[in-house]
Amino acid sequence: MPMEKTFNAAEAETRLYEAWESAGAFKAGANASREDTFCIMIPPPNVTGSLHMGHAFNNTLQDILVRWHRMRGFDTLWQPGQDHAGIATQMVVERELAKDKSNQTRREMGREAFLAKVWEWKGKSGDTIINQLKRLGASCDWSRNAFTMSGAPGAPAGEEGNFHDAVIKVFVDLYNKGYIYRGKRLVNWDPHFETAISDLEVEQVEVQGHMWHFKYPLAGGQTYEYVEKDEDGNVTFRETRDYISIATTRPETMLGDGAVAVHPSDERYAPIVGKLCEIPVGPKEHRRLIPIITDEYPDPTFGSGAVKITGAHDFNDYGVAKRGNIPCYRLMDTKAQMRADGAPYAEAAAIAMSVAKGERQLSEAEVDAINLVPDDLRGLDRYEARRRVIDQITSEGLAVTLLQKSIDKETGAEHLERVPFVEQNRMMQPHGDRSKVVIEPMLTDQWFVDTAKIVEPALDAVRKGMAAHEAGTFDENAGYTRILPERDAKTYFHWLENIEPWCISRQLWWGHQIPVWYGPQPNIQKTSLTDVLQNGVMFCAATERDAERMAEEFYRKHMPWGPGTVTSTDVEFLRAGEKINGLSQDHMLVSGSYKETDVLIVRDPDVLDTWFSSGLWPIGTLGWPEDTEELRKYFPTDVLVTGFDIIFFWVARMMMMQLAVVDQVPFHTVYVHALVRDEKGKKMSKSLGNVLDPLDLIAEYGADAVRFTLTAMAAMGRDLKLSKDRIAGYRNFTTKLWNATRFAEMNGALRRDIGTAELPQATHTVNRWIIGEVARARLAVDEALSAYRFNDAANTLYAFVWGKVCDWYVEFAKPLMDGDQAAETRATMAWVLDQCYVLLHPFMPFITEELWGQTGERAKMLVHADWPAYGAELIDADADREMNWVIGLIEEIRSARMQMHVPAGLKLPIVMTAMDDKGRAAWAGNEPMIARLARLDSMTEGTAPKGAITVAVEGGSFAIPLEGVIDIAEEKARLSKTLEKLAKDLGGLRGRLSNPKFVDSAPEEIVEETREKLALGEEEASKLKAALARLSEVG
RNA sequence: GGGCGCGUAGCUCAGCGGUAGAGCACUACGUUGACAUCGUAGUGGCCACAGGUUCGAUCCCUGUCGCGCCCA
Repeated sequence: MPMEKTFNAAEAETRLYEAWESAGAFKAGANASREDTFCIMIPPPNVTGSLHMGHAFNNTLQDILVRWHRMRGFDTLWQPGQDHAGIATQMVVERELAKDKSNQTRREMGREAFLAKVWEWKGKSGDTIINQLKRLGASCDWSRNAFTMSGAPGAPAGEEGNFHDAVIKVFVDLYNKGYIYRGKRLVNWDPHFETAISDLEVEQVEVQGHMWHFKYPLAGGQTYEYVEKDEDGNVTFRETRDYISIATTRPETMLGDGAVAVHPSDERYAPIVGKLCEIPVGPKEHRRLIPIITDEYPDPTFGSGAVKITGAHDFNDYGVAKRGNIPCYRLMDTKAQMRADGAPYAEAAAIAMSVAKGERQLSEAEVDAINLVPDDLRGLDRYEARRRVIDQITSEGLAVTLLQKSIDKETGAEHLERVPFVEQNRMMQPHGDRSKVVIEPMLTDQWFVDTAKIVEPALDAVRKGMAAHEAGTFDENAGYTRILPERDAKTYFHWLENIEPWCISRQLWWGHQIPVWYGPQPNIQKTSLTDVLQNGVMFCAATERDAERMAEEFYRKHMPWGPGTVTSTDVEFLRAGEKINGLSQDHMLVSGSYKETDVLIVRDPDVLDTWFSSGLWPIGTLGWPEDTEELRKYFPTDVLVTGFDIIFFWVARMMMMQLAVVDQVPFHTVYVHALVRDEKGKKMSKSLGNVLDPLDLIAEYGADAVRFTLTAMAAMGRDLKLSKDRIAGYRNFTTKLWNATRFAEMNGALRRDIGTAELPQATHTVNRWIIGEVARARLAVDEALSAYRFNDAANTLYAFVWGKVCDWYVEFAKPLMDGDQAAETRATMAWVLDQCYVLLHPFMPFITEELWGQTGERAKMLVHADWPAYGAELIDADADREMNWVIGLIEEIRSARMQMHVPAGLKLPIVMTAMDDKGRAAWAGNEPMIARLARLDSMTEGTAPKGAITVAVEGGSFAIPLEGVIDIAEEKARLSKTLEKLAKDLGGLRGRLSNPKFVDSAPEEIVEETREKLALGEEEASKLKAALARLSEVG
C-alpha cells in the first residue's frame, strides 16, 4: 500500500502514542543496554494546571534528552507527577462549591468533608495535564506518576504513595535539628485566601498612590521652634509649632501607631525627641499618646522626615519597632477588616497609654489581644476605615493643608481656599500572586525554616559545580551542581546569599498538615484553645500516636498525675463545640491538682507551603524515606530542566532540602530555559489575550512541528518569540521529510525494498559523500545535545535533511536510479533515510516513528532504535571535495543562466575551455547529475565561441554559447559585478598578507589559509578578466 | 536604588577573535521523474555609538545612549 500524500498528524499521533505506551516503551529502564542511568524529574505541573506554552517548551526539551538517552541505551527514567498546589487547588474547588446547588462553603462543610471534595475533584480533573503532555509526545513513565499529596490522611484508593510520609519525616527531622521554628512575625497576609504567603508569592505592582500629611499634636499643648536650614546652614523657615507633621500612604494604620520616629541627625525635631505626641484620630477623650523616637530608618529628605511607626502593619516599621521596643498593635482580622474583637476601645486605649508612658510592659500575646480600633470603625473594610479616618482628621483641622485657587461654579469668582495636602505618586504595592488582592503585612504566629542554617551546602555545591564547569573539568558524579546558562547561577547565588527565613505555614486546608500538637502549659489551672494554640507546649511527631506518647512523657515528668491519658484532637472539632473526655475548647486541661483528669493536645490546623513538599520532589518521587531500588539507582538524578521563574521557588529549595535531608545534591546539572513570549515579545497572558495554546497549535500543525519550533528557537538563556509563521515553516519541514520518503518509495529505495539496515559499501562519490554528511550530522547533534545546545542540534538536522539530503542527494540520485550504481544508490538512500528518522526522532517523535514503521519491517520501534555511533571514519574527504565542486559548478551555471534570462526549460550546450585533472575527473564522474541539474545537453572541449558566457570554477572554466540569446552588456555587467566583489575580498587578503606583523604573529594555519584563498581568488579573477576581454572584442 | 541581560539583514534571531549567517518576509522565474506545506536565482548589514587591547574586534575591556527582566 503506497504512502499517503501527506502525513496525517492528528490521526497518527494518538495511534503512535498508544502504541508506545502499550509496549511499555517509556517504562523506567526500557531499552537499557548499559549500566549508566539517566533520570529527569519533571517539574511537577499543578494538578489544576493545563498545558501552556511554557510547559510545552519545558517538556519538549526534557523529552529530547530522555529519548536521546533511551536510544543510546541508558537505563532511563523520566519521572512524572503533579503538585498538589495548595492555594490554587483550594481556590478551584471552592469555586466549584460556590457553583453547586447546595451552596455550602468550605467552613460550613468542615475540613474533612472539604478535603474529600478536593480529592474527588482531583480524581475527576487531575489528569487533564497528563493527557495534554501525552499529546505533546512526552515519554514519561506514567506508571510511576507521583503526586505531592499521595498517602496523606484521607487520600482515596489509587493515591497510596508515600509522599506524605516523606514530607512529614522531613519536617520532624528539621524541627528536631532546630532548623524549623515557630514565631510571631510580620508576614505577607493574603486577605482573600486568609493565609500567610511567602515573599516569593508576592508581586509588586505599581499603582497610583496617595500620600496624606497629618499633624500629630504634642502632648499637653507643648510647642517648639521648627527651623529649616539650607545646605549652608542659613535659616530658610522658622515657626513655632505645637505638632509634628507626618506623611503616610496608609492613614487607617495610624490607629495602631506605637511611636513617631525621626532620624537621629535631623535637627528640626531634636527639641522634641523623647516627648509624647497624640495620634489625631479616635474619640477625643481617649486619644493615645505615643513617644517620638530616633531611628536610622526615616529619611530626613523624604516627606516631613518624620515617620509614624505601625509595627504590626508595615515591614520597615516592624524593624524600627523591634529595635525600639515599641509595641506592635494588630488592627485587622484575617479578612483585612478592622478588628471587632476584644474589649471596648476605651479600655484598650487606656492600656496602650500606660505602655506609652512606660508604666506597663506587655507580653507579645497581651499586645496582640489589644484592639485599638475605635468602636465606630470596628468591622469596617480597611479602605472604608481609611476614608473615615481621613475625614475625621480633616474635619478636625489636623490635616496639613495648602492654599489652592478655586473658581465658584455659579459666580465665576476666584478665591483661595485651604485644601488638604495630598501627594499623588506612583508606588509599588504588594499583591498576592494568586488572589491579586493587596497584601496586608500581618503579625501572626507562623512556622519558618531557618534557611540561613541550611543554605551553605546549597551555595557550596553550585560554587564547586560552576568552577568545574568553567575549568572544563566538570564531572557528573562529583557531588556538585552546575546551573546553565551561567547567568542563572548568578541569580541563584544572589538570592541564596541574601536569603530570608522561609514562612512555610499556610492557613489552608489542602496541604500537608503541620505535624505539631499543642498541649497546655503545666501548672495552669485552666486554659483555652486560643491560649494553647499560641502559648502551648509543642510536640512535633510523625504520627498522632507518637505525639501522644511524647506528651504523656512530658506531662508525667512535669506534672505526675497518675492514670490520666493524653488524647489528641483537632481544632475544628473543638471549635464545633465537641468534647473529648469531658474536655472542651474552653477547658482543655488542667493542672496537677486535677489528678484524675486527662490531657487534650490539639494539632496545629495549618498546612505546609506547597513548595515545602515539592522541594522534596527528587527523593520523594523515588520512594524515600524507604530505601527503594529506584532511589538507589536513579538518585542523584541527572538534569533538571526548568524555567528561570522558579529558580528561587523550587530549584534553590530542592538544593537546600536534598542536601539537608540526604546530604546529596539532587541533580548534577540544572538547565534553565527562558520564557516563551508572543511574536511581539510580550509575555503571554490571558488578560492580554495573546496566549497561544499549544494544544491548538498541535491540532493545527502537529506536535512535531510545535516541538521542533520550540527547540530550534531555544537558544540558551534567551526568551523566544513564538509566531505561527515559524511553526508553519517547521511543519513544512516534516512534509519535506515525508515526501523525500515518498520519492524513495517510488524508486524502490526504502528499507523494506533493500532488506537490510546495514550501511552499504558505497562506491559512487555521491553515495560516499552523503554517508559522510550523515556522520557529520550525527557528530554535530551529539555534540550540541551534550552541551544542551538544543537549537544547534535542531538547526543542524534541519540544514542536513533539507539542505543536503533533499536539495542535493535526492536530486543526484535520480539519474543514478538506473545504471551500474542503481542498487548501491537505493541501498544508500534507504540507509540515509533511516538515519534521518533516527536522528530526528528525539525532536520529532511522531512522524519519524510513523515513517520508520511504514518503510520496513523493524525489530524494534524507532523509540527504541539504536542511536548511531559512527563518526568521522565515514567522512570521505575526496568525495567531499568532489561533490562540493559539483555543487559549486551547478550553482554557478544556474546563477549565470538566471541572470542571462535563459528560459528555465531550455537545455544548453557547454564548452570546457580549461580544466585540471581533478576537475576533469569530477566532471566525468558526475556528468549526468550536472547536466540534469544545470539543464545542459552536451559538453565539448575547446575554445570559447563568440557570444558565450563564462563560468569559472576551481581548476578551470566553462563557456556556455549563447549567441543570439546573450545580451553582451548584461553579461559584462554580470562579470564585472562578480569581479568587483572578488577584487574587494582579494584586496583584504593581500592587505593582511603584506602586513609583516600578521605573517609573524598570526597562527601558521591562518596565514596558510589566507594564502590559499588569495591564490584561488586570483586564478578566478584572471579567468573573469579574460572573459571580459573577449566580450569587449565581440561587442 | 541594587542585580542580571540585550541592541547583528524589513521582522525574529544564531554566531562571539581570522573580515557575517539562518528562518520568515520581499523580488524575478518555474507543472525539470518526492514535495506549490515546492523548486531555482536574487535584493538586503559602517554587527547601537565612542574609546582601548590585538597583526586582526561583530566577538574581549571601558564608557555613552537606547531597551528588557528580576529584587528593593
